[in-house]
Amino acid sequence: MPELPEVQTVVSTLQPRVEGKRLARVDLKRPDIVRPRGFDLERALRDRTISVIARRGKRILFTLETGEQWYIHLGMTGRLTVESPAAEIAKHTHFIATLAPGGQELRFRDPRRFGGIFWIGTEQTESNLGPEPLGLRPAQLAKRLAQTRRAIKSALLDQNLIAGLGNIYVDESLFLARIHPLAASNELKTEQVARLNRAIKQTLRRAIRHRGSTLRDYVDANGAGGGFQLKHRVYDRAGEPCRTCRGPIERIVLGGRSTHFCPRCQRRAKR
DNA sequence: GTCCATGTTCTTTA
DNA sequence: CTAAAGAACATGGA
Repeated sequence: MPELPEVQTVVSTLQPRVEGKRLARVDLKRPDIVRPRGFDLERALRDRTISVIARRGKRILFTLETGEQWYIHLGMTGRLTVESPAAEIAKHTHFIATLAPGGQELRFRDPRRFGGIFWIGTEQTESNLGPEPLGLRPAQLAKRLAQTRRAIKSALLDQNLIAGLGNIYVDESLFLARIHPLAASNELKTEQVARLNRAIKQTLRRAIRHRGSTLRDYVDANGAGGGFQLKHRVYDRAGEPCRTCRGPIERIVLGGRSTHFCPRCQRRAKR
């Protein structure tokens, strides 16, 4: 569910309700979602105050008043919401923190458990996470894409190459840039990379404006779904007419992921 | 029962 | 050796 626009929306809706609040009670129902394994998260968070919530790639990064940091990754089905303590506790809720003042609860739910809670602490450990796509310059993107011969689709899914894109927004960005998903990353022309860089930013900005895409699980911190799924040009539209040329959208499997594109609008470079 | 799913990481293959 | 492809993880919905 969560790519950059969804994670950004969660962060934006979380900020006014959680920043400055103290974690008065912390109830970790599934210790195995915490990394490193065996880390005593309840003890580390109890009575701490959250000063800042931010997004880095698909991570929701929390900074405590102590300067210590930790983050939540939503995986595929994760939800991070602020709810009334009276609200029913949904199945697969793994973490509940009571916020003070106010008594509202910060809850993390993740049926598939591909997500998790990651303690960083205060160490300045190097992260391999790639640069943020918004604010990325074309020359920087070109340099990174030149380092691999993989299909551009696979390259853009690599969080170490560029952080925050997932299956939906890679397909949408490639369509907007009119680049075939199987095109070799290192063979893209300068002009194509420039177009791709613009397409990624435009796609992400539009998606954020529409509060993300809700296909199944995704909701923001207030429990509200997004609306960008209605604007998808190719994702999950196999067989439907291209919004540009009316030809049918094609679906292929690439790197184990379903990939959607318009074979007419996204021609492969002749070689 | 089958297939598929917004993600990441470990293993296998080339 | 490295890069890339494939499998695995866990649950639920169509």
